[in-house]
Amino acid sequence: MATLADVARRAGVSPATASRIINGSSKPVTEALRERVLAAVEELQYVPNAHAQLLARSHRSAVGVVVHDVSDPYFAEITRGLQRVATENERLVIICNSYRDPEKELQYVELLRAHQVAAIVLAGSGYHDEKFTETMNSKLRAYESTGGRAVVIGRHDHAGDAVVPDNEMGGYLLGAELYALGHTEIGVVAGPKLLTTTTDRIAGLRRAAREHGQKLPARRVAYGDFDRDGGASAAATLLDAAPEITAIAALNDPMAIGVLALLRARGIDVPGQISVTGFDDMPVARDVTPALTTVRLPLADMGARAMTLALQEPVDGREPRIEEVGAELVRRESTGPLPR
Amino acid sequence: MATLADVARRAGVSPATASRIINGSSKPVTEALRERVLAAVEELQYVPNAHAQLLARSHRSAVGVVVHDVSDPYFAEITRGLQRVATENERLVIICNSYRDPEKELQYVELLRAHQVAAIVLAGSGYHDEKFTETMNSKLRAYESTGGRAVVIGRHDHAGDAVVPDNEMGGYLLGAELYALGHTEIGVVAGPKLLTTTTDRIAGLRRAAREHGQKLPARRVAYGDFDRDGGASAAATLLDAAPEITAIAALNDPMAIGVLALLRARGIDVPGQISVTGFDDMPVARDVTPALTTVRLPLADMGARAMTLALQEPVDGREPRIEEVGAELVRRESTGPLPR
DNA sequence: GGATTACTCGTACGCGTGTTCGAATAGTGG
DNA sequence: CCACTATTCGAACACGCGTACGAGTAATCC
Repeated sequence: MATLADVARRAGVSPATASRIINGSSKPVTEALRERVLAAVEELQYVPNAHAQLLARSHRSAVGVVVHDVSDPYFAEITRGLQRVATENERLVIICNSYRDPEKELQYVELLRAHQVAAIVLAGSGYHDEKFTETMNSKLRAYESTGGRAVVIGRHDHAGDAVVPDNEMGGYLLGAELYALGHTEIGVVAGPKLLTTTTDRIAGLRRAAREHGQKLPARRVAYGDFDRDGGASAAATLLDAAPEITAIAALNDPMAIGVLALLRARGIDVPGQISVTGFDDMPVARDVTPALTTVRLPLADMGARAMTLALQEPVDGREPRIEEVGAELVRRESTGPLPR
Repeated sequence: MATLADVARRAGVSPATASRIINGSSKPVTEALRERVLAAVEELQYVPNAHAQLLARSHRSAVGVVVHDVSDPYFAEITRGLQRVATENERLVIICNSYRDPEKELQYVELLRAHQVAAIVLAGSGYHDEKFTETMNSKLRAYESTGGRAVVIGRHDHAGDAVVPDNEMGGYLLGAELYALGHTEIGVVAGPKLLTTTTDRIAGLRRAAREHGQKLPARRVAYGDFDRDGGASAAATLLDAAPEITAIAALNDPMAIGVLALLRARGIDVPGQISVTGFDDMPVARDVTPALTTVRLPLADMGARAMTLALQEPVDGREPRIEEVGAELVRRESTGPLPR
C-alpha cells in the first residue's frame, strides 16, 4: 500500500510538502511541486490512510448509527433520513445492526466510540430491562463527557437529546377509531413484550378503551416478532384464544400484513368480518389489499432531525433537547363498521 | 478521552502491561496487576482508540459495502445476507449508499480504501459508461494489488470475483410465460437505461420474443426510476404510447407495484384486462393484490456468498471466481391468459 | 551459597499522517 | 552590492497503540 512517504520520495519532495498539497493546506506551495506530487499520487494510486489521518488530527468526522435491523423498512426509512443529513454535512455514516440484542447494542456503542465517531445515534425501541438501561446510560454519559454526541430515537430512558415518536398517542388514535366504528372486542397483535415501543402503543390502545368504557384484557393481546411472520402467528394465536374479536390492531405494518395474509388464508373477509389496523404507515401499507388503516410516523424526518441534533455542537449545561414527533391517523380500507 | 497511558498510570503499571491485559495477549501477567488494570479501565470508561490500534497492528478487520440504496428492499435483502456472514466472522460492516451516482461510488471506494477495510463489496447494477467502468476497474485493481479483496454483485465488467444473478434468464422466463399465455403485445416498464440490470433483463425478454416469433419494439418500452413511482409514471407513458398492450413486464417489483396502483386507479382489471409481472420476488410481492407473478432472485443468499468470497484469502494467480445465481419463475395471480 | 533459568514487566520504537518551527532561498529596496 | 523581508520547504515531533527486546527479580538446581 502506497504511503505518503512513497509519494514524497517519488515526487522528490518532503512528506510535509506532499501532505500540504494533498490536503489543500492553506500554506502556499509552488505550482511545479504541486503537479509533480499530484502526478505521483495518480501513478501510485495513493489513498491516504484514514486511520493515520484521524490519529494525527484528532478530528472526528464519521457518525455511528445503531439500529435494530436496517433491512426492516421501519429502520430503512429512518436511516434514509439520517443518511441524507449526514451526506449534506459530508459525514460518513457507520451503520450497525443490533438485531434487537441488547448485548450487541452495548458492544456496538463501544466499537463506535473506539472508532472515534463524532456522534452516536441509537435508533429503535428501548428495552424493559433496568440493568441494561443503566449500563447503556453510563456508557453514553462517558462518551458524552469526552465530547461525543449521543442522540436516541424513540427511547425515553436516556437523559440526553432524543427524538421521540408519540407511540402512545398513535395507539390511542387507532383505538379511538376502532371504538368509534362500533367495535368493542378488539384484539392486539403486539411486538416483543420487552420493547417499550410495544408497551407504549398498547398503553394508547388501553387509554382509548377506558374512554369508551371498554377493557383490553391480556387474553386479547398476542405477542410475536415485529415482522410479517410474527404477525401471522400471533393472529392465529389470537383467533384461537379470543374468537369473539371483530378487530385486530397490529402494532406495526409488517405484522398487520401478516395478519391480513392469515385472515385471507382462513377465508375471513377484511373489513367485512374483521377490521385490521397497522402502525407506522410504511410505503407498503398503500399497496396491500385492503389498503391498511394505520398511523403515520414521519420516519425519514425523525432520522433527519436526529442527525441534525447529533451534528450540533454540544453546549455545556444546556437542557437535553427532546423533540416530540406526532402521530397521524391514516384511514384506508382495512377498517369498517362493526358487522351485525 | 481516556488513553492507554492514563489507564496505565492509574493502575501503576506500564502501558505495555495494560495493553497486554486489555487485548488478552498471550504473554503472562500477574493476577493482581490484571485486576488493578481492569478496575482502572472500568473507572475511566476506557475504550481503546480503534484508529491507533489499526495503525499499530496494520490489521484490517472491517469490510466495506457500497450499495445503491440500503432502504431499497432489493439492497436491504442483499445487505442482510452480507451482514449475516460478516457478523459470523466478527467483522464490522461499513455501508455506503451511492444513490446510483457513479461519481459517489468512486468516492466511496476511495474512502473505504482509506479506512483500510479488508474487503470491498460493490452491490448493484453496472453502468453503461465506458469511462466510469474503466476508472472503477483501475481503482479496484490498485486496491487488490495491495492485498485488498474486491467482490462485485451483479456487474460483469469487473475482472475479479463476482456474484452474478442471471438477469437475462429471468427476463426470458417472464417473457416465455407471457407469450405462452397467448399475449403478443407486451409492454415493458423498465428501470434506468444506463443500468446493465435494465438492459440484461430486456435482453431476456427480447430472446423470448424472438423464440415466439414476436418483436419488442422500442415504442413499447418505457423507462423510469427503479421504484414505485417510477413504475407508475412509466406505465402511464406506456398506456398512452401503446394502448394495444395486454401485458406489462415491470423490471422490478416496486415498479410492478406502481403499475398495479396506476391500473387500479384507471379501473383496469389485472389480470382480466392486462397481465403484470414483477422481478426479484421481494417479500411484498405476495401481499399486493393481485399477488405478483415475478422472478425470484435469492438476494440474501447472494449477499452471503459475496461476503464469503470477500473474506477468503486472496490467492495469487487464481482465476477470478464467478458465481452464477439462477432465476426462478414464481407464478401468482397477476398474470392470466390473453383476454378475448 | 552461587549461578543459571524462568518468568514478568518496562523501555523504546514503529505505524502513516498533520503540523510547528526553523532554515534556506529569492526578491526587493536602498 | 548589501540588508532585510517575504516566501517556501524540510526536519522533527506528536497522535495512541502494539510489540520486540531487554532488564530485573524470584525460583531452582547443583
